[in-house]
Amino acid sequence: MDIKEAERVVIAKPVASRPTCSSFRSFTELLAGAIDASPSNISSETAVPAIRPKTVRFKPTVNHAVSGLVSSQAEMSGTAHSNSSEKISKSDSRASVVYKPLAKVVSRATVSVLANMGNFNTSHQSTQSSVEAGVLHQNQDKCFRSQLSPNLRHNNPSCAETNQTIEPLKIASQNMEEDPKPVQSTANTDRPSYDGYNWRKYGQKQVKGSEYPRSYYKCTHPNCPVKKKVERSLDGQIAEIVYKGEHNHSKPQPPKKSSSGTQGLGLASDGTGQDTNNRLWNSQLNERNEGSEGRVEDQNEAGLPVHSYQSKAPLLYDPLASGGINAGGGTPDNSCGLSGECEEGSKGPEAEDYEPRSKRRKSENQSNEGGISGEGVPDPRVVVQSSVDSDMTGDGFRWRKYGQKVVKGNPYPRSYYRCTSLKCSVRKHVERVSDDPKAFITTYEGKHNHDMPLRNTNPGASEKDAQAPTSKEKP
DNA sequence: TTCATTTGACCACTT
DNA sequence: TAAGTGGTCAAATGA
Repeated sequence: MDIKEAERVVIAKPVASRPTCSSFRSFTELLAGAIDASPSNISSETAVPAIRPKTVRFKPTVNHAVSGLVSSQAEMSGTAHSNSSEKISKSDSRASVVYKPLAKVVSRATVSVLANMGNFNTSHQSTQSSVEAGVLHQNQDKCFRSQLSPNLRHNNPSCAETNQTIEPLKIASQNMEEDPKPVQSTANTDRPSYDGYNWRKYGQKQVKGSEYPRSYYKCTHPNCPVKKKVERSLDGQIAEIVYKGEHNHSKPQPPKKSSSGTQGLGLASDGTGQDTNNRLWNSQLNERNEGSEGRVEDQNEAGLPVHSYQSKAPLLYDPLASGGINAGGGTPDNSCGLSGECEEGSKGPEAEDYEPRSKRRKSENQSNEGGISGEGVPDPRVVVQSSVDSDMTGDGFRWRKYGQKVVKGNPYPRSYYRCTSLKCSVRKHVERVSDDPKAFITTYEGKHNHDMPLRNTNPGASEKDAQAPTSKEKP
């Protein structure tokens, strides 16, 4: 094992993904640099004490996967390393070192910049994560840089959306996802993720075809049915994050970061700012609460699908190629992220108290089935519809129903659909989750290996059966 | 003592 | 219908 690990380290070492931007500075550094370099308004601001990564010990998690992560992370961060990591490879000390970006006080400008990035990150989390791992690399550099540019803000949607995730995101995500411990040491062990929610790992498994284990996380909020699974690519980067379910609560109040609180999160995004978080968190909730706008907004939160469906961002899917992140998401969800509209609308933070973990398990389990109901129950139809490319199915793809079955724990039958595209193995199933016929959970599985069908192709034909009427097309 | 993580086992779904 | 795979549970472990 060790050997293997070592190998991985080596392999990962190239961390080619790092934006070639320039040197091998850490993201934070780059960011800082960008900010500094950025336009007067920003630069003028207090010389931001650049957010510098502080070294945080990476707790030696026994898990082999971690080791992989460590290496990758280290690489990613390209910075120092922790003691624990020593074992990984002394020679490769650099790689093994893990720096956790701890946020420091920064100017507003910085915050806003980061926030934006964070938004992207969070908002497209699922997409991003997937994307980042695979598709984006090539473009990362370009976009990445552009992102850092002054106009970063929403100007460069294409890049921003698609690429934001890039390195920074990776780092952030990794930290968040795989670096649970260091992240937060609060009494409540819930670990906030860059997506704004707290997750607890409840399982890990080696999946076929993947060198790295897949980790399963549950939202720690009581009764929140949302789960996510994190997969890693060969290089140890987060290759894919799949969210399942819909949060029935608002994002936990992000810690006041005004001071140095952020650091705890260790997220790039976090650090970036509450601003981001708040918005994101809130926005999500809002959307959710409002119930409706649909998927468009979903991903805002990093993948938090507003709708209780499982969204998986296809790695292989090339958003760019397909003309947009939307496609990239593979699922409609992403749409929002793309538009960036998701961020909007935020209701005041809704503070929610967390139940002690101990109780969570059961509640979660129980809630899984029906937890979605209630406020959070999304209208499936909406879900399908609102996506940007809602032509065919609302999610942009065409589906054919191939089965229906009553699954345990749900009195309502589940309908299974598969993408009608040849060679495409993507499937989804839709099931009711409550008496409300509109309360569905749509779960997507697999990755589309093709672009969305052209719009003119009879939309909805197959989809219709699949779900509700869609056809809300965008002008 | 508490709680998160790990991990083997079980269950459900897909083929 | 059986086998394979994925997802979840929950006891054990460690911090």
